[in-house]
Parts: sequence; structure tokens; C-alpha cells
Amino acid sequence: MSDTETPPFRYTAALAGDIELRWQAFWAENGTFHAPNPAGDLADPTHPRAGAPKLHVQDMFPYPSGAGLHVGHPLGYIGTDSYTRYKRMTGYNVLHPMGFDAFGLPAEQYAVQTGTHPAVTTAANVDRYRQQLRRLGLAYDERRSFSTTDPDYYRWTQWIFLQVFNSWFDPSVQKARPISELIASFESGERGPEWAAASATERRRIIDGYRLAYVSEAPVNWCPGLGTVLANEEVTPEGRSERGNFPVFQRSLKQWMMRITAYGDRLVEDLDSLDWPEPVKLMQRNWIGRSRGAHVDFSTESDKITVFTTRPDTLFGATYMVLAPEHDLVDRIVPQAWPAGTKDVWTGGAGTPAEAVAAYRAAAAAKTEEERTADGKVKTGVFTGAYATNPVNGADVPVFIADYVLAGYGTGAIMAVPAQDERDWAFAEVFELPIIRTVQAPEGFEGAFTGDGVAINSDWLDGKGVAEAKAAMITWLEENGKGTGATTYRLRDWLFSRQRYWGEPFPIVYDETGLPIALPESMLPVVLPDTDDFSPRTFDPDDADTEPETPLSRKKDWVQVELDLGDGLKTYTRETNTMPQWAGSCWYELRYLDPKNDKALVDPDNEAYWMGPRSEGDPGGVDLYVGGVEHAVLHLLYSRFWHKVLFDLGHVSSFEPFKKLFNQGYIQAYAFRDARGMIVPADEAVERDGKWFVGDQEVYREYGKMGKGLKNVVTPDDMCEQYGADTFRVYEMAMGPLDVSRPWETRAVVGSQRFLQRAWRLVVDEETGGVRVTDEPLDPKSRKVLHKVIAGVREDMDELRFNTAIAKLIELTNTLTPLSTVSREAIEPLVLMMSPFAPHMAEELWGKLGHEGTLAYADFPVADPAQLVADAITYPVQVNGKVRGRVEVSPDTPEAEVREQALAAVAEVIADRTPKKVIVVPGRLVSVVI
RNA sequence: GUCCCCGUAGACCAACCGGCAGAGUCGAUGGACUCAAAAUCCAUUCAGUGUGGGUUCGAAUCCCACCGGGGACACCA
Repeated sequence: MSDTETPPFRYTAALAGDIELRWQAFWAENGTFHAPNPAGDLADPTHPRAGAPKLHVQDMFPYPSGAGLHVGHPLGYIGTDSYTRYKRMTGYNVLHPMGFDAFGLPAEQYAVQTGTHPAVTTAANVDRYRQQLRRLGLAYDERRSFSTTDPDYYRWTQWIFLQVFNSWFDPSVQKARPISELIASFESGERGPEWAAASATERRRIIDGYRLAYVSEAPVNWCPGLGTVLANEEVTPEGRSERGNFPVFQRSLKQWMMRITAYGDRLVEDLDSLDWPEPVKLMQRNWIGRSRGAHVDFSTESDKITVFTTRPDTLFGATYMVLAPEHDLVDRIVPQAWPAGTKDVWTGGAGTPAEAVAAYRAAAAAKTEEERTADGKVKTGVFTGAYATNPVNGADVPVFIADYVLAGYGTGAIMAVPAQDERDWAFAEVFELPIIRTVQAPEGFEGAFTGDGVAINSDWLDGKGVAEAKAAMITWLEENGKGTGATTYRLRDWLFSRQRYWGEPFPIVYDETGLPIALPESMLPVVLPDTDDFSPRTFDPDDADTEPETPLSRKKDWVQVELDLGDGLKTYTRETNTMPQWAGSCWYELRYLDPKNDKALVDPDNEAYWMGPRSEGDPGGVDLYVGGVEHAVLHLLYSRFWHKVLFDLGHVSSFEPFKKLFNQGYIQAYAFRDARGMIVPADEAVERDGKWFVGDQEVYREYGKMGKGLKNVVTPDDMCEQYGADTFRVYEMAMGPLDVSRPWETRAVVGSQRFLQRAWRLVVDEETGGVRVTDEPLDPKSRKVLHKVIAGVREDMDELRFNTAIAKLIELTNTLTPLSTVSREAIEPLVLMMSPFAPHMAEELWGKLGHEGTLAYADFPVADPAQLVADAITYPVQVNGKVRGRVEVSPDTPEAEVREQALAAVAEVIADRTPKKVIVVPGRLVSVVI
């Protein structure tokens, strides 16, 4: 291409780049996108939006990787940027911040690989991300940006940890309360006499048992390959680590936990107050897994076995019991020899119950999780030799162990009711156990009946429906001391410690008792000590018998610390675990509100303004939160939990962090393999006659994530270089609805560039650079189009339908293009409406149209209702569903008149037949039935 | 296996509460400009809505079944 032949003032990538860098500098210098707070340092009563209605829109912040952004990453950011620019122009005080989630495993692993300190690589990555985002013209209030690794930020992460540590959950009010209130209640003696008799250390231990953050020795997910323990949420159903895909083993280790289970009910129930996609709500409900039912006690000769059941109404049909193989009671109930009546299939061929149990346990332990849960697998198990007594009818039922009962759920023991449970049915068939129906199944029904029906074979329950029978049975159990109503959760407490370096240190020390002591707020932040020795101790991924070792524990001079915590100067030992990656992202939405506040996490006035509830029942929270569906459980559950704790303790007025959630789609890309199956660079593939070639070699197309592995990465930098940021933004927004995933196609980007070029040309003469716009009024027909487009664009913007909004803007541009004069009446609204998507070009044109400064606070165009009324309506006239004619009438024509004209228009088709029915749909069509 | 979402021109996507299947983009074809090409501009092209039923005056839209794609859950008592 020769520059001399391109018109000198054409909107090319080079010109776009020039305009874009200029406006980005302007916005930064003038603080154009600073949002005023009601209180504190960021308050600004002179700001055009001070005191205006607020709108808090947020993206899930990125984890800055070494690879930088590809074109898929900013999709949501551009969406929220366009949306918030629009809302700002309609009068809102918009908060649209961006930060960086920079602690965590990947940064540390990258650092280990490269031998560079994670602080260095993280800072470099954050820097690069900032540059890339700035280049796209994203309108962030940069004063509110932070990384979770900033000590000023994680000081407050640690502060929240202290709040959690210094609280307990009071079930009587279903909320967290300060631990001091619990201590006071113990000291008053209202919680029994043990307190008075307890030593100081014992008292601490008692209290520690109530805290929302606590240390416990419990089975946890130990991942030798990563050298750390993991939360349940971080382990895949296959029993491997979500990150790195290493084997995970159950080990009993001493770890920090957070009592998220206390919030199970509220985490389920408050979902109803949220405007979230249903699938995400469902995933959270599934994960929490609340079930209501009863604990029922079955007695054996020596012990009592408590089971959890959701179907206490079927107790009369319980014909055997099953314990998880690991259940504590198994060894105690196993008798010396098989009792009389033991069937052969029950013994697994073993000579004694003890041998059978041992053999079964060994076999179960050797199985992988996949084998254990394999679809359609036959039930296995073995008789323990013991019998228990069904509390409702005194029947003796055999007790089995089987791996279909999980140790970690409920009590690890079940009563088996084969007639009403498919799993129990399958087991009963294998082990020849009796099946007694206790719910009337439909005629001819085979198998376990889990539906609703009338109780049968159940003595005093007979005739009751399932719900009624459940309630009656729970009452009976409680009155007879055989059980209680109970609710269980699949959700486990949150394993909160990691044996890694790159995370927030705990604000915790230990004294000689080995019990944890919270550091006072005045000692925050506990700064992560610098070290060259940051590599975690990892192990052979398959070696379960290894012990985690925290990198911080090697830093002896840091671990041993002299402090005065009220008892004079003493030596303490620091906690050497660090917090999990989720900690920093659990509350960042709050810090954006008041990022510089060093007195409080967030000033209450600022929190109430940006996130407070607006009406009764309103949970408050971020008005719009946009991000990928992959955070449906982990991040969104943890942050809801922390938010509720902060709410209970009075630090925030909203009881949910994110009122509306929107899941954006993904941009994926084609990748190509040659005949040998090797990936070839996607940008070298050329299409010919429906086939793809690199040179003369045919290659084969597939579809997947954009990434190095598939050699199909396209970066925003490439796009800015080739087309400019505005073109890139318009393309991403125009290619489809924000929530739909779609393939990237670089060659289609030119369409968006052409659109911007046409719009540019409406204002600027490509040869002279002069402004072509006149003050002559627009012709009436185009005016109608203009107002129709304004009305449509507003509607689309409000609903986040950016693709259709852009289509309307293109339509308007295409309407104006052939006109001989370019009227200001049309151009100014067009420029304003384009500005959310192509802000740099719009600013530039706005200036050329004679305006000073930025258009960021200009009023978004409003449609004139008078212009939205059509001059004439053309009614298609259908006869028996087929269009047979048309009539054109003025919009205010009465229905009867339309009907008459329509019938006249199709008189020939109707001929001498009599219409059975004539339907006039006002403004739409006329349908004649003959 | 169960549940959820989605199938519309060659590709990406529109079509509001059931009312004439097309707003926009790419591609393709033709033309203008050019010595030529690129870029740009103008014009044209193309589906009857995954399949089969049903409801309705009228179905892409609602209902049922099936096919295809994507996602979630998968012994949670």
C-alpha cells in the first residue's frame, strides 16, 4: 500500500492510533473517569455527577499471567465499559473500577520456573495488563485500582481474617457475633459450670472451638505434587487438583478452617434475592447441598448407630443398614464369628466378619475415585456380622459396610430402604435382602419408588402422604428419644490455609500453649517477608505419605518474633501458612469503594452509597457483576460468605456482594493441524474451496480455546496495530450477544473498521480534513430513522444488547451516507451514541463539531416520541394464513376501517365466499379466515 | 444416567407479548476508481428457521418426541 494514494484524512489504523493515544492521555490527565464518593478523600462536590444516582458495575478482575491478554479476555471489560459510558451519559454516577488478583499458585509456579521472585514477575505482569487495558480506552477510575498483593490492600484482607477469627456463629439468631460476647456469656455462668472450673488454657481452647476461623486436625485434601493442601472446591470429581491435575489424597492434618457451613442456610436462602443466572444459582444450591430430614438412632448390642435420612417416613421399610467402610463403629460392632443365618453372599467368602471387613476395606482403598463411582457399577459390600434394632418396630436388621455410603456425608451411616431408594434397591438385589414397600407405588411399578404416595405397611403412619408422614415420624422420634429432625449439608467448612509462599500471611502468632493468638489491628499488615527461598516443597505426586512444609517456616528470623501483646515482651511463633488465592478476591468489590482509606476497610457512607440496599428486601451489592461462569461456586460462594460475616458484624449495610450477575461468553478460535496431527500456526492457514491450506499442504480445522498450545492467539495489541482500539471494541461488541461464545475471525474485523470510516467520513472530508457538517435541518424521512434508532439504541443498551445497538448505529450511518448534505441534527446524536463503543473517535469528532473537552458527561440522545409515530402503516392481509394483499392506512385509522379496506384488498381472493373470521391485529396485520 | 442452555442464509448473528423470516457484519459475485493491484465506494446474491408431530386464523417463537452441539451434576441417604 502506498500512503500517497490513501486520502490523507481517511480514518486508518494509523490515524486511529494517533487519536486514541491522544485521548487516552487526555482522560488520564483530566481524571475524566474519576467517580466522586460521598465521603472521604475521593469526595468531590464539584463533580458533575456528585450526589447523582449511583451505578456500580464491576468485572471479575484478572489474574495477570505472563502471557498477557488475548482478544478473548477483554470481551467483558469492553462490554461493561460500553455500558457504563452509556449510563454515565444518562446521568448516573458510575463506579467502574479494575484491579488485579495477583497472589496465588500460578504466579508462584511461574516464578519457580523462571527463578525470578514472584513479586517481580507479578509487578511486571500487572504493569503489562495495565498498559494493554489502557490502550483499549477502558474508562476506569485509576485512583481505585490495586493489586491484592499490595500491603495496603492485604492489610485489610488480614483485618477481615481477624474479624472472622474474633467471631462466633450464634445459631439462636443465625448470625455472627463478636467472640467477646461469647466469653461474657461463659463468664456469667449461663453456659454451665465448666467454665469456672477450667484453666486459662482450657478456656482458650473452649473459645477457639467456637470461632468462625479455627485450627483443626481433620482429614484434608493433601496434594504432594503441589506441596499444599486444597479446599474441597479445588479438587475435581476425579480426585485431582484443579490446578496442575495432580493426585489428591485424604490426610489428617492440622489446618485453618472457616466455618462457612454455619452460613449454609443463609447462603441457600439469600440466592432468592439475587438477580443471577439460574444455572449459577443451581450450582450453588447443589454445592451447598442442603437436605432436611432426621437423625435416627439404631441400637446394636454395644453401641448406638446414628443415621441421617431424608425419608424418616420410610423407617418401617428399613431392612438393613450400611456404614461407610471407614466408619469408627465398624471395628467395635464386628463379632468373633458369623452369626446364624448369615447368607453366603454376605461374607465375601471370608471366614470371619473381621477378615471380611479387612478385605473389603483393603479392596475399597485400592480403588480410584473413578472406579468407585463408575456409572452402572454393581453395588459391593460385606456383612459386618452385627445386627441393629429398628427403633420403630424392633426388627433386627443386618449391618453392612459398603463404599456406596460416604464417610464424609451425614453421619457416614444409613438406614437402607430398598423399596424407596434406587441405590438401596440395587444393593438389596445383590445381597438378597428383603424389600418392604412403605409408600404405595402405582399399579405395575417395578423397582424403587421415590415419588409421592400414601404410606403402607407402616403401622400408625398408614394412609399419610410423604410430607405428612415425615413430619409425624420426626415428632414420634423426638418424643420417644429415638432421633431428631436434622438438616445436613454437602458443603464442608472451608480449608483456608496453604503451604505456599505467595499469599497473604496470617495475622496470627502462637505462644507456648500452641494456641493461636490474633495480632492486634495496630500490627497490620503482617508483611510477607522477602526471601529467595520461595519454592514450595513439592513431592512425588503419588506419594501420599509426605508432610507439607511451608516456605515461610524456613525463614527462622521471621518466624520467631518478640512482641508485647499485653503480657510484656515475649517470644512468639508466627503462623507460617498463607491464605488461599480466593482470600484477596473475597472482598475486593468493597475496597474499590474507598481504596485509600487507612482508617477503615470502607467508610460506611461510601459503602451505603455504592452498595447499600435501596428498598425493603433489596440485598444491596454491586449493581452488575460480569464474568465467566467458571467462578459459579468457588469465588462467588466465598465472597458471599465473607460479605455476610461483615454484614453481621455491622461493617457493611448490604447482605450480598453482587446483586446482579452476568456471565459473559467466551471468544474461542479455530486451530489447524496438518496431516501428521501437528498444530500449525492459525494465521498461516488459507481457505480455498472450503478446504484449508498452509502453502500447498492441506490442514484440518478444529475449534478451541485461544492459547499458545493451539497456536491461535490473537492479541488486542495486534488488533490495535492493524485496526485501532475503537475498531476492535466495535467488532467485539458487534459480533454477537455478550453472553454467547463465538469464534474469533480476524478477517471480519474490517467490517467494523468500514463502519467507523463511513461515520468519520460523514464529518471529515478525507481529502482536506475539513468538517463537512452543516446546520441545515435533516430531511423528515431521515429524522424518523434517527429517532427510531435513538429509541432502539437506548433500549438495547439498557439490556446489554450491544450487537443490535451497533447494528442500528450502522443503519443510521448508512441512511446518512448517501445524503448530499450532512446535518448536524443527525451527526451529533450519532457521535454521542457511538461514543460508548468507539470513545476515542467519538471524542475526536465531538471536538471537530465544535465542542470543548470530553463528551463523557454529555447527555445521551433522547428520542422525540412524535417522531416515533409512523406516517402510514402497511397492513399485510392474510387469507387462510397466506399474504394475499396489502393496505396502507394512516396510523390512527379505526379498526373497522382497516378491516373494511383489507377485505376490499383481497376481495378477488375471497370471491363469493363469506369470511368466517376477520382478525385485525392493530399495527401488525389483518388475517381473514374463509 | 439426570437436569439446564442452544440449533435461523456459506460464516457470525437479528426478528419485542405468537403477527409480512432480515437489522447489521463477513464471504461470494458484478460494477466504479486504478496502468494494475490493494484500500475504498456502489449494487447483487442466498435460508423458510435441526427433524417429526401438536395447539392456533396465524408458530423461528408455545407444547410433545427425536437428532445434533455446549454446560452442570453424577452413589450426598
